[in-house]
Amino acid sequence: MARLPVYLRALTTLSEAGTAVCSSEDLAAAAGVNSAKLRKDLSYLGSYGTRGVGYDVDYLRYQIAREMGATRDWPVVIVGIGNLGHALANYSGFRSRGFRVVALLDADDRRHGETVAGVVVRPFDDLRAIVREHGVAIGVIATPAAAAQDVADQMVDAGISSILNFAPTVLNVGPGVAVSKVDLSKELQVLAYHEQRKAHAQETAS
Amino acid sequence: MARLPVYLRALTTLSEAGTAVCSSEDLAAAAGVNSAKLRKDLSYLGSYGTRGVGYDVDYLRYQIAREMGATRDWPVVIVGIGNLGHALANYSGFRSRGFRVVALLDADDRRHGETVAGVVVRPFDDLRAIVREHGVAIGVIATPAAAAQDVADQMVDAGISSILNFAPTVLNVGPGVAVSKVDLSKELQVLAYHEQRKAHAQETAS
DNA sequence: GTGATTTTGTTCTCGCGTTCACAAACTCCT
DNA sequence: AGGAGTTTGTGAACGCGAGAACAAAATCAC
Repeated sequence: MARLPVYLRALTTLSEAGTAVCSSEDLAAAAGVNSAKLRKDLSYLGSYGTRGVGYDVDYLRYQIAREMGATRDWPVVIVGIGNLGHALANYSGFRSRGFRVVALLDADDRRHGETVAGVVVRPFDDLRAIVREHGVAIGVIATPAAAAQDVADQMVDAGISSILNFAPTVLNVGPGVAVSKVDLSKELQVLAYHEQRKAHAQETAS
Repeated sequence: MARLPVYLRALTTLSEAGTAVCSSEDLAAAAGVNSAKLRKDLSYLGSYGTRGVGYDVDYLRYQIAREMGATRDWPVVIVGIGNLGHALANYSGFRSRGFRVVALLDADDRRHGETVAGVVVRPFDDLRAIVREHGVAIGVIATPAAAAQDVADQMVDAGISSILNFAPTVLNVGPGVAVSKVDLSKELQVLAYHEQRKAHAQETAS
């Protein structure tokens, strides 16, 4: 489920606050969801709670982390070291959640050799070798839209089976490859849409 | 609707490719959705297509842009100039979609005066004055999680009614304020979850 | 001008996810 | 030990969005 990371984060926050046991109500409030939904999600993983008591924070945290594969280290490749790729390489949230950036790749040979966040930028052609060497399963695309599809194809060809795409394009990949898309400006546009609606509503109301 | 930006982007791509008229099938394929869904979404805005012909690309593009409020300029404030804030300030996708970064704010006074993407970093306390001066309705939070709620409160207090939150926290805001959340590592975690499932499935199959 | 064809706009049905509500189970107090 | 009070886990109803299917409308061929 897509909400597991949210629960995990909420549990970590609770744990750091010194909470040992929490009810589904508490955790649901911290995660921003309905408590029934939370209980159903958790029951899908197994019965890790105790009726009349609640959930052991650390125990549940470990169970969710295990289910999500967050107990192991995931090597990750980032392709495209522009502004976004730079920020992603430096983003501490990846490392703290078990993701290790093993390589930064860029097609522009003027960037090769440059060190970003302790990792050297290498040519895009090294992709296959890096994937094989580190057993990389997850790739991040932070290139311009025009290059994204080609990068994705070569990633799949090299053996990568999960892609996180920041380029504003729809990627066509074969079955068995998971693609997740994040579009930074889309979110802003949705907000602008709501603002527009609000403004329009006020206008017509007057 | 949240899919409007996707349609707009697909239309822009089609327009740049020289397409003057397109069917719902074409546009749906470009946007990566079902054609019936697309037609239903568009019909919600009005009847901008011609039966037997399709949609005029530029006309539809303008109509969607107008509906979304993308025809006007939206002033935006970014709070928190770390790695992420830096990348966001430099991100060209904002400017090209009608968003203008009018101010960069940070609580750390060592950053004040620094210029990022042509905009000077200013103290967080200037928020209220900036919002009033530029008529800012949209704020972006790129601070650490611990500071996010406080920043959000002050944003709302200053008159901002839409917040894009990159900090990994659930924000509590009053009614009438729209919050959109982007969690970069959450997406990676979802992908890792699927990888984990795949690996586990293979294991049990053997 | 009339029929064939294409494509939109809309209605209807289906399925999934969310939420409510309650029984089972555990703890605590007396 | 037994009852009162909590809290989980789950069965059932509700609602919403997605996709299929069809009617209305416009173009094209003859």
